[in-house]
Parts: sequence; C-alpha cells; structure tokens
Amino acid sequence: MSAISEHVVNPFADISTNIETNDFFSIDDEGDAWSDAHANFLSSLSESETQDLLKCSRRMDLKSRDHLFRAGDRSNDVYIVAGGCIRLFQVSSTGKETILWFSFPGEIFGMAELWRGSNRQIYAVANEATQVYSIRRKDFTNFLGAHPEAAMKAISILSARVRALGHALVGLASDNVETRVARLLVRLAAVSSGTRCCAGYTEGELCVNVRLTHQDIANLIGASRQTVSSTLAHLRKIGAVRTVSHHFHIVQPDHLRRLLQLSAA
Amino acid sequence: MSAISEHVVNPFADISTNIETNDFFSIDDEGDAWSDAHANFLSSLSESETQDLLKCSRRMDLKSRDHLFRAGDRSNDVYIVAGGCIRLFQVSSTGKETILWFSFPGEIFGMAELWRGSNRQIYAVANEATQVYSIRRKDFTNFLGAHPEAAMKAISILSARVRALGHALVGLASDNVETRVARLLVRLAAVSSGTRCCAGYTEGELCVNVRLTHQDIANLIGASRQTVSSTLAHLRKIGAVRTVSHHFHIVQPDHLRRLLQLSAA
DNA sequence: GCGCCTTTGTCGTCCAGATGACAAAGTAAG
DNA sequence: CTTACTTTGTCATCTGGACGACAAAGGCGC
Repeated sequence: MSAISEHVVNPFADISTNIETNDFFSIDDEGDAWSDAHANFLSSLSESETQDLLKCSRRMDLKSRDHLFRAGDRSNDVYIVAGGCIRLFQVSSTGKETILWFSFPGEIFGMAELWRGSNRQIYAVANEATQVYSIRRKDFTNFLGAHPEAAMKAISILSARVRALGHALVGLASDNVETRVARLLVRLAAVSSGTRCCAGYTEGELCVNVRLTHQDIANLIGASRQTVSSTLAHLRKIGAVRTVSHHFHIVQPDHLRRLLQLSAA
Repeated sequence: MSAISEHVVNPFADISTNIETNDFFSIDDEGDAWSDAHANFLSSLSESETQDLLKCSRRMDLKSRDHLFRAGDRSNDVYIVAGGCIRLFQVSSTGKETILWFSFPGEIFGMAELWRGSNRQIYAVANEATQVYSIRRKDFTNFLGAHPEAAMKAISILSARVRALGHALVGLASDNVETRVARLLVRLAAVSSGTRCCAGYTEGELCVNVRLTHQDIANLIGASRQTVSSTLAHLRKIGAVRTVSHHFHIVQPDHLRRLLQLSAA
C-alpha cells in the first residue's frame, strides 16, 4: 500500500530516472518524434490497465470513408484504433484539405481537444475498413487519474506530437516538394512497417504499407496533386521507390535517405 | 487525508466536470488554441504550489539575444518566463530560421523535449532582456507528480500547443502571405495585450506589444523578409495597422478581422 | 557628434509549383 | 460485360513570392 501510494504521489519518478541514466541520444529527432507520436498507446498499457480502459469503451466498426467525427461536433470522446487506419484532417476555408495525422492500430487520438472541450476543429474519417474503441471524456480522465503511468504515456505522446508538428512546420516552410515527399515516405515506412507487406516483397526494401492516393500525399505535405504525381514519377525513374499493388516500396532506403541528406546540404 | 488521497487518485475529475457543465463553446478555435497554449502557467498555480516549484528553481538573467539553449544541447531543464520574452526557433539545413513560439511571462517552455530526453532540436534566445526560472527535469517531474492539478495544467497547455501547431500548418499550406501576417498580428495582439502599451495609444486600437523585426515575422509565418515588408506596407496603406514606436497597433481590429474572414471566403 | 551595424523600403528577375484541362487507366458496383 | 466513378499521367499556362541588390533610415556605442 505504501509502495502504491508513493507511486501515485510521483508517477513520473521512474521514467525520469530512466532518462537520466540513458546515455544514448538519437540524431534523428524528427524521425523519433514521429515514431513516438505514433506510439502504440494500447499495447503500452498493462493487462489490468487495458481491461480497465476497454471495459468503459464502445467498439465501433467503420467502413472505408466513414466519418468518425466532423469539424463542429462536440468533443466528447477519445478514440483508440483497434484495426485499420484513421485520417485526421482539417479543411481550410478555401476547401483545401490538410491531413494532420494518420492513426494506426493502438494509437490514441482526439486527446488534444479533450481538455478545453471545444468543438472539434478537425475531421476524422476511416481511411479503410477500421475498428476503433470510443471512450467518453469522463471515463478517460478518470482512467488517467487512476493510472499515472498511462497519464505519463499520454503526456509523452502529446509531447512527441508537438515536436513532430514543429518539424512538419519547418519542413513545409523550407523544403521543396520532392524533399517533403521523400521524407514522408521514409517516415511512413518506419511507422507502418509493423504491419507486414503481403505482396511481392524484395529483400532490403522498405514497405510503405499505407494506401495513399496522390491526393492524400499532396494533402499531407501541402502540395498540389499534379506536383506530387510528377515528383513520384521522378522518384520512380531514379529508382528510389517502386509501386507494388497500391502502395510504395522504398527500393534502396539508403538511397532515399542520402537524397534527403543531400537536399539538406 | 482521505480527501487529499482521493484527489490524487483522480486529479482530472474536477476539470472534466467543469467542461461537461459548460455550455459555451467558442467559434474561434484557432485563437483559443493560441491563447490556451500561451496560458500563464505560473499564475495558474496556487500559492503553495508556486513556492514548491520556485524553491527548486534557479533564476537566470538574460540580455537581449542571449542564448538559453541551442540545438544539440541536452534537454535537462524546463523554463518559466519571469519577465521579457523568449524566442523559440528551429534552423533548417539551408540556414532558414523558423520561429515556433514566443514565450511570454508566466509561460512554461521546454516541456515537449523533456519526456524523451533527447537533445534539443530547437534554439531558445532572449528576444529582449529576459528573466527565466530554470527547473531541472527531475525536480519538475517530481513537482508534477506531487501536484496533480499542475500536471493537468501542463497537459492542457501541451494539448493547446498541438492544436495551435495544427492550425499553423494548415495556414501555411493554404493561406497567402498577407493573410498569414494579418492573422499573426491579431493573435499576437490577443496574447500580448496583458502588458500595457505605454506610447501613443488611441481608443479602440489593439496593441501588438512585441518587438518584432520584419525578419522575425517572416520567420514566424514562413515567408521572405521582403515580402513581409511590402505586405506590411500594404496593410498600413489600407489603414489596417500603424506603427507606433517599434511595434504595431491594429487600428480597427474589426477591419482586419473582416479582412481575414474575407480571405477565408 | 561620428562611425558602425541593424532594420527597412523597393526595385528587377526568375522559378517552383499552383491551376486547369484532358485522356488514359484502374476499380467497384450492377 | 457495362456503366460510373476514382485515380493517375502529362500537358501548357500563369503567378505568388523567393532571391539578390542597394539605398535610405534608424539605433547605438564611443
């Protein structure tokens, strides 16, 4: 009991200590921020935490293109992706769509709007057939209060999102379209590599296992569809990527990464 | 004791209830996210919390342009602005500077890097003579563990940052320079209006009480210095803003807001 | 006061990428 | 197999805004 109570008093102590003693520091913060922000919240929970959370959740099945919520809806829930993929985007006044995030299985989303309780400003639609757990705000905040490690995890995911968005902003302000496309593919390959690629996979390739139209890519990096098309054609021509049944394979990851280093020089 | 202990078990209960019963929802989420993200962390703490936090802090005095930290530094501290203004920016590989945030008195910054403990990816420099409190990571995480309401506040600030950055991304991807400049001025006026404008103030005007060079503005909105100069000249010509001893006044706030609505239509 | 450095105003010039317009190729549902 | 819709590939055209270059103002330390 005393151990538990102390834990509650400082849920952050362990993590903080871990960091202090960790001597390894990665160079690629942008990639790290992406990966961290895409962290699998669900699987980071313990068995009992998962049960606690899911018992107050409601499972929903979405068909491809179903809307989970729209701008203007009240933000009453957070969601966890069970399977599939959710596209989170905003529509500017000119009708232009900007994709802010893709949420993959295990990821939590809808968190950032919870605390102010304002209306949703973004849209969430299923990018393919998708299952999500929906958790009411109150249940979720109760859960976080009762499970400090989970709260800690939530904070670190939000932090990673902040850093990832910061990088996105810098990239949009200073990189050209080809660089942005290439970087996106590398990042997506990193986070989607968990789900195994079924089709013709060649050793050494990286699989970007997300179904993306050129329009999606354009909306992700703030470019026009046509420019993305021709950029991809170019990347294909120089042998950096190839198309395998509806998705991309990065033929030589190092090739593409070197291209990114180069554009950075 | 039992009351306290229950509070610790669910630090989020109160806030969550407040939100549930709140029937007012603002329309301008972008502005709200900005304001929330600029929330005065320090003054939101109770007397005893403030003391707890500041007693393990170190006060630092910075001259204008002093660097607080640079990209590459270890992230060992969070900071709270006591007075002045801190500019947080990132430098792209091409040398282009992108300003991610200005931190005003009471604001906390450096939080997002804390949890992963990677090296800083951004620069923090004093925009003018500035005083900050520096708090070591471990002390800060201990503090958050011991003060759940403060942890809650920290989460809501991070959430607001996520939303504000999302809006910034959408704006950068879809608005032209004039719109971005105008919106920036309106936002800055909102958050800087706390500090009273000394110089020639005319009734009805909004004061953007931050010293900004055109270059700063350019770095904030991802544009070139020249374009910002001519855009400001234009805004001045149409009577939307005027320059008062080193800073701007928004002559007719509604005029500028209408201009934003217009560009949005 | 006098230099020195930073910030602004204002030119051309140039180009990455937006936009519009179609045809061709997929894909999905009947 | 057919029809209808979505997604791609590829033009040709146009432009917002980047970039370079300088002169004119400010500020500021001495």
